[in-house]
Parts: sequence; C-alpha cells; structure tokens
Amino acid sequence: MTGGSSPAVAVHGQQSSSSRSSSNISNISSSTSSSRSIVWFRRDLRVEDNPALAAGVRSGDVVAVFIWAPEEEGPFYPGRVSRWWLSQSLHHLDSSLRSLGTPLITKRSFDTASTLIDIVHSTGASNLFFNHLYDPLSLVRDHRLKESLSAQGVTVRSFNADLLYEPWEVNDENQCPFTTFAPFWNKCLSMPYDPAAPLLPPKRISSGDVSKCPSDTLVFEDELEKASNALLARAWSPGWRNADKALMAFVNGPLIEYSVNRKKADSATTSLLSPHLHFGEVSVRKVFHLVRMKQLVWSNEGNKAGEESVNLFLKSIGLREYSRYLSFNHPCSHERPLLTHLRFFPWVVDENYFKSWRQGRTGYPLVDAGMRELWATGWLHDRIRVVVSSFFVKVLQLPWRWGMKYFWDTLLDADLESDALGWQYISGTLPDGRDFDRIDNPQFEGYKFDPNGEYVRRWLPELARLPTEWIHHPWNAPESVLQAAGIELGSNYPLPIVEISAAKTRLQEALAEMWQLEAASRAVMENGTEEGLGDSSDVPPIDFPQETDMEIDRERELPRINNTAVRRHADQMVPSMTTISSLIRVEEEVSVGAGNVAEDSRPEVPSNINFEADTHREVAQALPQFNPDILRNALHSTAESASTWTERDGGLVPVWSPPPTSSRSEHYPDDDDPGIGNSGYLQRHSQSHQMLNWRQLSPSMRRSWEMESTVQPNAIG
DNA sequence: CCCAAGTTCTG
DNA sequence: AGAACTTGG
Repeated sequence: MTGGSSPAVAVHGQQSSSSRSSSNISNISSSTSSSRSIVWFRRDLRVEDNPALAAGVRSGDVVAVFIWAPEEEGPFYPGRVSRWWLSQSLHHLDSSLRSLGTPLITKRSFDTASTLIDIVHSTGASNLFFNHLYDPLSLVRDHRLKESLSAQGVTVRSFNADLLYEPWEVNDENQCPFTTFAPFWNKCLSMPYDPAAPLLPPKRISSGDVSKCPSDTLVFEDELEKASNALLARAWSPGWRNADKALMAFVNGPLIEYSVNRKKADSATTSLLSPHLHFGEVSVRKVFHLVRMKQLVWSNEGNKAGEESVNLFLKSIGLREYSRYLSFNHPCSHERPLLTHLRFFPWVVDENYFKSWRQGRTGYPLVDAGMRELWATGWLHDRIRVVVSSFFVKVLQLPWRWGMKYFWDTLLDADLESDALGWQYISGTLPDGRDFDRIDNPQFEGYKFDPNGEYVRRWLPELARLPTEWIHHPWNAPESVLQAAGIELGSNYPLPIVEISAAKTRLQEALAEMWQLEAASRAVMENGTEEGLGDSSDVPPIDFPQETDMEIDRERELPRINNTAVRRHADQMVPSMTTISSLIRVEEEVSVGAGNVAEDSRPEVPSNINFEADTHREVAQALPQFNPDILRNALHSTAESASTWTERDGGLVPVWSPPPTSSRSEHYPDDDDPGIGNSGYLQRHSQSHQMLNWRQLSPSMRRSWEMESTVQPNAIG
C-alpha cells in the first residue's frame, strides 16, 4: 500500500463540499466502464438508496455478497430474534437482486477478510464496494481490510448509507466533535447542505461471473429456535420492501399523532422501524426527507401538533445518528462509562437480582410487565426500555453492561451503538445523561405510562384481577383486595426485591464510595505509588475533570493520522484507537452470568400469550460464559449472601469464553482451551479480544496507558 | 398583574 | 430532582 493513498485520513477542519460528494456517487462516474465489482452487503440490506450497490452497477458487473461470520462479533454474537430477522431479510434481498439480474452470494466464514479475498479471486473482480458501519469492531476490521485489499491491487471504496451525515462531518465551531446530543442534533439540522437525496434502485444489474463462487447455505437457527421464531413472523415482516411499507404506513398514519401518543406504553403508535433501520432495510435519508416533506405540509396547514410530531420523531432518528457518532468518536462506549468517575461506582454484583429482572419478577408490575414482553416478543416500547433499564441501574444497581448484553440477546432491533447510548444515558455516564442520583419510581411511572393498568394486566396475568388503584403497587393493597384478586404476595407474585427508599440510601452510599475511590486513585496517581491501593489501581487513574468532561479517548492523544491529506471518495475514517484500546480492555464488569442464564433463564411467560416458552439454548450461545467461581474468588465477601455482594467492578476479572456446546460449562474461560465455537476468531484476534485485567498488564504497558489516559486535551467541552 | 400550584420535560 | 412553563385564582 503506497503512502499517498492511505484510506484512513483524518478530516478535520475540512469541508462540506468534499464531504458532500462523498455521500453520493457522482464522483465515481470516472471509474472504468466495465470492471467487475464485489458489492459487499452488511447492514445495508436494500437495493434502494444503496450507494455501494449503485457504484457497483455503474462500474460494470456486480457480484453481490453477504458474509456470515458471527464469531467475529465476539461477545456480541447476535441473539436469536436478531438472527431470525437477518435470515428473513437476506432472503428478501436475494430475491430482489435476482429479479434485477444477479443472486446474492452468501458465505459462511470465520474470517471475513480472507473470505473476501477468496471471492475476489474466484470472481475476477477488481473492485470492492461496501457501505460504512460504525461499531468498534467494524471500524477496525474494515480499515484493515481496505489496507490489505488495496495492497493487492483491488480498488476498495466505501460509502455512507447509514447516516444523514458522516460523524466527521458534524463538528462544533472549533471543528471538534460535540460531546452532548442537543448541540449535535441542532448542528445536523442546520448543516449548510442537506443529507444526500436517496438513490433509486438500479433498473437492472449486470451479473458478474459467480460460477466459481458458490453460495454457502447459512444456518441462522436450530430446530428448537425455529419453533419460537415461527411466531415472530406473525408480527413482523423483514425485508426492504416491507420496511418501505412500514415507513409509508407510519408516515401516513401514526406520525401525525406522534407527539400526543408517545406517552402510552401500550399503543402501537411508534414507527416500528428500528429493526428495519438496524439492518439497513430502509435508508434514514429517505425517512428524513419523507418526514420533512410531511412536516412542510402540516406546517403550511398550521397543524402545530403534526409539526411537533415530526420534530420529535426526527429527534429519535437523531439519537440513532448520535449513537454512531459517539461510537465513532469513543469506540469504547459500549463497554466503558464515558464519564470517568463513574468507573469507580461500586456496582452490585448480584446474580439473583439480575435473574429476577430478566424473569420479570422484581415485584414492580410495570418493570415486570416490560421484561415479560421483552422476553416473549423481542420488543419493547422505548418508554418501557427506559423504565426497566433505569430500574436495573438505579434500583438494583447492577452493572449496566449486563443489562445491555441482555438487551442485545433478546431485542429484535438489538443495535450495539444505540443500546450503548441508551444504557449510558440511563446510567448517567454521559455528560448529558440523567442525573446519576435520580431514581425513578416505577409505581408513579406506572400510572403515567399505563394509567389503566392494561399493559400490566396483559403481561402479568397473575395481577389481572387487581383493581387499577393497586395495580402498580400491589404491596400496598389491603389483604382483602389481594385475596379477591387471587394474589398472594411473595408466592404467586413477588414482593418488591428492593424498596425504593432502600435503593435511595444505598445509592447515596455507593456514590460516596465512588468519590472516595476516585479520590484515592487520584492520590495514588499523584505520588506515583502503584501497588498501594488494591482494587482501585485497576482503574486508570484520571485527572479529575469537571462533571461534564468526557472520557478522553486514546485517539485524541495519539497523533492524528495524516491530518493534511485530503480524503477521497468516501473512505472509511477510522479513529486511531486501534492500537491500545483494542489490545487492552480495562473491564469494569464481569460478564453476565451465563451459566446461570443457561441453566435457568426462562422467565415464566404468561400462559395466555401465544408465545411458546423459549429454549435457553440460544441465550447460552449468545452469552459469554461466566464462571461464578471467578467472581467469588475475586470477592472477599464469601461469607455473606449473594445479595450483599458489592464490589468495585474493576476488581473482577472478566473473561469471555467461547459459547458452550452444552448448556452448562464448568470450564474456566481464561485457561488455554481454545474452545469450540469461537476458536477461530479468538485465536486469530487474540490480542484484540482477549479481555485483560488491569493487573495482568506489564507495568510498562500500564504506565503508558496511564499516561495516555490522563492527558487532558483542552479541546473538549 | 402577581403568585402559587400544577404540569411537563429532560438524551 | 429540578427547571421551565402553564394555569387559575
């Protein structure tokens, strides 16, 4: 790869006109008129407004490819429902592509890069086109891929298909990335140029020669999962045409009422577009332009509510944009609090709490109803997501990454960037997140979002006969009322596992402890003692910032790559975090209790609901293995009951192991067993996906990390 | 016109 | 929880 064409070009202070051309295809017309291109589909499963596909069609013959290499996702192996969606969507895409002239070639792989190279060779292609992704893994993988394929003489181009604006296009007046949402979104809405107009689907695709490049049959579900998945098809229709229908239905229907309806937990007044958007079945730019046109119309009609509805809906699109923006600028945001002092928060490490939450047996009806709905359907209204996750973090004080992982495994629209943003927001680990010491009371939220208790009754049949007056706080109901409703608290419906008032006290204590640890760590930092402090030395010391300072990611300290070069086409920009942060993960939390999950993860799904009880297998596969012994060893409080374990998360050693073949694994994840399912990936990427404890690092490594993570750029904020 | 109480919103 | 905003006396 020659110096001049580095694909990773930092563009800062560099402008709109060139950025703009990057997101449409006008700059590609100079490509030779009949070369053969691989169009690599990922989470852009559509033929409409797909810049990579359009580029391929323009430059000649097209080989359309999808590669299934889930092991590369490490702990974020897609959950069952998410895999179901993907399989449906791929079928849909394949038939669309076929009708245009070429099939979708599907490949099973354990190494995307080498599979792509094989495909290039077997098809004689000279170009590779794909659309950008912004999760940490893809940023690094795609960057490397670009380098290695370019070195082999393949022309690699990548495009923006997922965002209104690329992350590097949206900066504040000092050309620095925003650190809060509101100004970010205002800027997006007032950019000097509009998001690119959507491209039409190609009329016809000239197929490359795929005779030497047969498809693999991809398996996304096993027999047991099939039964559960069959029910999903009743409620959802994956695929880009269906996505388009859903969009139209929403825009011409519920959108206008969005601002008034959004409060109700129950109503189907949301767009239901998120899974479609996650897989790129519909283009956000199309959504944006369409919705904006509606707004113009309503605005002219003086329909204030309609106008406001569009603003609110667009804001949720904006949050999705922001999640990518955040992930791009802070590639660790899916696993580390962005507000550094929160790393010292003493999370409650209690698997029983976690289990009660998963099963919808916390004793708070709104929370429990939400968790049962999530399990049964893979779906939750955004409001309820906030309720259950806020309960998780603030009342149970479990580490948010556990909750995020569970969402990842169970949500139909599981999306790493969006979910990381959501959990960080709820956890108060963002500069503009909720106040950390704010505890929402599920009882009051219940009457707010579900005033008549219908939602609760639907998902908690055991409470169905309880009058509305008590539906959100059965623990206060008179015995006679409970009896009449057939409820025996503590037996067929639990008492609250944690009282709100107790949670408040505990939260205050935990916060005090957090500040103490933080201060101690700072002191250690200052006098250079390394080992004095036990656990708190596990967390990178920080130069204590103002409340709103974000974590300083490594890329800010490292020299920018090639600041001066002009970015060509739409080269994928890669934050320069690849070296250190992917080598080392300072882990705050242990992995979720998969052994536990595997054994007994199934909440009792209400029997009047038409969803079959699920099997635990997919959860077991999706979750990283966590051996409780490791946890116990790491904690000193063995004598106490599980529910009183609290320990700074940094003191625990998180280790991910390959998915088990059996549902139960006694196997210590950090020994050298290469394991089964994940072995390919873990072996090849041992540095980037081995989870290391801070203590395990060599002192010199540690020092360099500490130095880097404490440098304060003044540019932020 | 003011004040208090109530309501809504917060990414 | 707290600010900002609305409502009604």
